[in-house]
Amino acid sequence: MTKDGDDNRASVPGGRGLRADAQRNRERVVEAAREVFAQHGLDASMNEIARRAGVGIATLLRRFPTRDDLIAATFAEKVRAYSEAIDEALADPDPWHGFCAFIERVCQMQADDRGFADVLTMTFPTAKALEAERDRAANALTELIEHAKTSGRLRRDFAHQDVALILMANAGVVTATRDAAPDAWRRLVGYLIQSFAAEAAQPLVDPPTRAQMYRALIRLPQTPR
Amino acid sequence: MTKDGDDNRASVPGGRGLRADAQRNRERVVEAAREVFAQHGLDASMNEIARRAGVGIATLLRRFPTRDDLIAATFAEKVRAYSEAIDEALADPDPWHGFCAFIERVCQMQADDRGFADVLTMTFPTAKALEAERDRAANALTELIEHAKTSGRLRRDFAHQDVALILMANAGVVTATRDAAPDAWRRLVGYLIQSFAAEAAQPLVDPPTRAQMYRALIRLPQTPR
DNA sequence: CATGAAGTGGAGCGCCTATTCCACATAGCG
DNA sequence: CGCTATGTGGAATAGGCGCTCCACTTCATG
Repeated sequence: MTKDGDDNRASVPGGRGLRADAQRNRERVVEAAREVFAQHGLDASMNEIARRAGVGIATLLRRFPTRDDLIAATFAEKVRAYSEAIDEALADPDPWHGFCAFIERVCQMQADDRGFADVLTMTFPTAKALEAERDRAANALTELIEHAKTSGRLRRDFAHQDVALILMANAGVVTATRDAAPDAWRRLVGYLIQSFAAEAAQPLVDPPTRAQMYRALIRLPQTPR
Repeated sequence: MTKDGDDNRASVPGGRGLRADAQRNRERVVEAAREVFAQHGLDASMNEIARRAGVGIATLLRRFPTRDDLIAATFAEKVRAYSEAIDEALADPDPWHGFCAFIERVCQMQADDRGFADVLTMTFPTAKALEAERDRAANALTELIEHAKTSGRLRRDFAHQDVALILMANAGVVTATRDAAPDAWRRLVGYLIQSFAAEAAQPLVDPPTRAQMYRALIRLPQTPR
């Protein structure tokens, strides 16, 4: 399962170059973090993650000095999957179908992973790799939207920022209903997609600017006191 | 501004029957709670509320033994305003216009008050008065929806539960964008309302059941570990 | 205006975080 | 095999929270 061929010593982000046992521990931590973040969200206790991983807190903290470091390592894969979902949508011969399928898919990902739902609605300026992938995804997304508009099925006033809006709205529904009504979000997304169809388009207030949305995404994980 | 005429001694929920100074302190606490909850949400620190009110923690805790008690006292007025907004919507000669205006108004209330946004997306079984008013509101809401459907403008498959869904979605947008893009929620609500129009109606997945939504509303303020 | 009831605030407790530090263990090279 | 850089875990620290307890203050009544 290890995808890195070279194992020369160097502090590469991925953790290559660690002593074999340290490398093993690192992976156990990330694995534990995946579970715990998925269940409890990004503000889960570091202690619990260490406990679940079967390592001391010090070990966790040494490998991931800040929470953001751990988050970045934990969700790198999923952010990649997110980004690939856009590529797949772009490959769909029917751009509108691709667009709708993408929206549903990413909302499903939010529903499945509480931590990931948060990751999608914030940025982590310190986590370079994560943000790079996100930028890549953002560009592909712009293209996807453009295609869907050109096909005539997506309303022309749909804005890139609206996608972030969907994710935030979906996150709200998902966090509230995860236990009691795990499919409730489908209803919301169903409504939204219908209103994105060009046929249904009625005048709308302007979207928030991109700059505004970007700033909205930088709020801290646990909203500040 | 005091709306209670009698001041006989009795432990009435409102706090009538307290010694004059105690009554004064009680009001300062509620006032402080209003501000702090609005800014920081329902899981704000009790200490901070006491500090802001200029009273000791003990005083706060004696008057409001549980957080829910304080929440109930703090938001009683706003829940009443919410319930009255439905009545006003019902009084609108154009039921569809009344319905839309109501949705926008309550979402605006969420945008204005972070604590209230939470109050609308949970129930407080212990806070009888609050819940009674909510039940009253729920009934009026059913009626409003029925009128709007009868007028032919609201799609027939719109469910009572969808309103809660809107509030949850809006809460998600509002908590994420409050600082950076305070009007972003209008865009979401704009989309949603368009999809509620009968003309635009396309088949939709079933809504969550009422029982499901009710259970979703009972989750704890700070989602449990 | 005196007195007892009512009300007060802060110190203290227990529990939970995150973060630092250091004596000890071990992988893996020579 | 033996030695050392590398890595480890838990104790210790510091700070936050809700909540309790009690010596003190203040109200308002006769």
